[in-house]
Amino acid sequence: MALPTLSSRDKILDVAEALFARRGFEGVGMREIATAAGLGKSSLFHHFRSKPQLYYEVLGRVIERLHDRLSPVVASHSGSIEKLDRLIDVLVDALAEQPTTARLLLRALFEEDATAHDQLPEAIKCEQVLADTLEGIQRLLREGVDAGVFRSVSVAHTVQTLIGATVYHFASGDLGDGLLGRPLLSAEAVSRRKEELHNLFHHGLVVRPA
Amino acid sequence: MALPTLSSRDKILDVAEALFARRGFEGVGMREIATAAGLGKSSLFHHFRSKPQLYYEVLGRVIERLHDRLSPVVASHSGSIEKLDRLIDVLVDALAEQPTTARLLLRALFEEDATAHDQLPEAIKCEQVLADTLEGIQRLLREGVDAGVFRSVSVAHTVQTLIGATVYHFASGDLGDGLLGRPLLSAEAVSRRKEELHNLFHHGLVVRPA
DNA sequence: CGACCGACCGACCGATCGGTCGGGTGATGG
DNA sequence: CCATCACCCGACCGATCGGTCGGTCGGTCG
Repeated sequence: MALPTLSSRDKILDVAEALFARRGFEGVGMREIATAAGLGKSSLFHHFRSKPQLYYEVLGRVIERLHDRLSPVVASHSGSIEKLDRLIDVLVDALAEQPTTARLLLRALFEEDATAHDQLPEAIKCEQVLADTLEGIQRLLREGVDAGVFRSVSVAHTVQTLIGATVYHFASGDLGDGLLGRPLLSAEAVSRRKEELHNLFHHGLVVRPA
Repeated sequence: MALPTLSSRDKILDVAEALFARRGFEGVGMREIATAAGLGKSSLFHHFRSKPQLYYEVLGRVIERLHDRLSPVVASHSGSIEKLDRLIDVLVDALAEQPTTARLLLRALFEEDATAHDQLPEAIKCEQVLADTLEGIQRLLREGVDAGVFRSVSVAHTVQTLIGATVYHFASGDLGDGLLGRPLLSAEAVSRRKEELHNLFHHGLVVRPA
C-alpha cells in the first residue's frame, strides 16, 4: 500500500502503539501484535527481548516525539504569555495529530505501578525524558510567576491542570465525543480546544489580561 | 478488624474495586480477587455471573457514590459561583476520600472501548448515572453563562477541563506525588488543590471576580 | 562453492486465564 | 428427621498467555 518498505521493527512498533493505546499493556497479546504486523509471533522476539521491553520502546517513542515538539517552545526567548500560548498550541496539535499519544501517556501513569518493578533501561529512559519535559513546563510557569506576569499560583498544581486539560481531553474517547457532540479530533473541535484553553489560562493565570 | 461481619458480596466488591483501580480490568484475575477476599475462586461465581458483570457492579457503585454527592450541589438554589465552588469542593473531597474512584473512573473511559460490546444491564446503568451526573454539571455551567455570571465559554469544553483538573489529578499517582513533592492525598495537598481550582475558575470563568 | 547470518516461522512449553461441575456444610423450617 | 437453601470449595475444562527451540530461507562474502 502506502509504504511497502517499512522495516519490520518499525511496523511492529506502529501496530503495537495502536493496540497498546486502545487496550493497554495487559489487554494486548504478543500473538495479536504479530499478526497485525503480518508476522509470526516468534518473530517479535527476534526484534524485542520481551513484552515489557516492546511496551517501553513504544512508550519511549511517544514520549520522545512529544518532547521534541515541546522543547523548542519552552527554550524559546519570547515572553511568558506567548510561550504559554505556544505551549498549548503545540501540545494540542501533537495530541490531535497522533491520537494514540494521549491514551498511551495517560495509561502509562496508572500502569507504572503495575510494571514499575521492571528496571528495564527503556523504562528508565522514558522516565527521564518525561521528567525533562515536565521540568521545562514547570520552568516556563515559574518564570512567568517570578516575572509577575502570572499570578502566584502553585506551579505543580498548574502543570497538573494543564496535563488534565490536554492529555485527558484527547484521551477521553467516546465520552468526549458525546460531550462535544462531534469527534474530539475534528479540525473544528481541535481549534476550539486551543481557543478555550487560551481564554481560560489568559484570564485564570495571567495577572493583567489584554 | 474493623468490620468482622461484612457480607461476602460487599467484601468482594471492596477488594475488586481496589484491584481494578490499581491494575485495570485485564490486569486482575478472578483468582486474585477471590484470595484477596478470603474465598475460593468458585465462590465469586456464586455472587457474580461473570468477570465483566463484577467489574461493572464495582464501577456502578463508584459512579453512584459520586452521583449521590454531586447531585445535591447541582440541585441547590444558590448562585452559579457558589454552586461551582461547592461542586469543586465536593468533587475534590470525594476523589480524595476514596482514592480508588479517580483511577477507576479514568480507566473506564478508555476501557469502555475494550468492553463496550457488553450489553450487560450493569454497564447500561453505569452509563445512565454517569450521563445524568454530567448533565447536572453542564446545566450548572449553562445557567451561569446564560445569567451572564460566567463568560460565554463552551460548556462541553469546560466540563472536560473540570474533569481533567480533578479526576485526572487524583489519578495521577506517582507522577502527581513527584510534581507536588508530597502525597496527592495529604490533607494539605487536597485543600491546596481546591484553592488552586477556585482561583483558576474564578478568574478564568467568572465575568466579574470579587 | 561453502560458511555465515539476519529474518522469519511452526511447534511446543508451563502457567494462568475465565468459567463449570459436583459435592460438602451448616442453618432453617415443616 | 429430613428437605431445602445459601454458601463455599477443589478439581477440572479448553483456551490463551509470554516465551523458547530447532530449523528454513535468501542473501552476502571469501
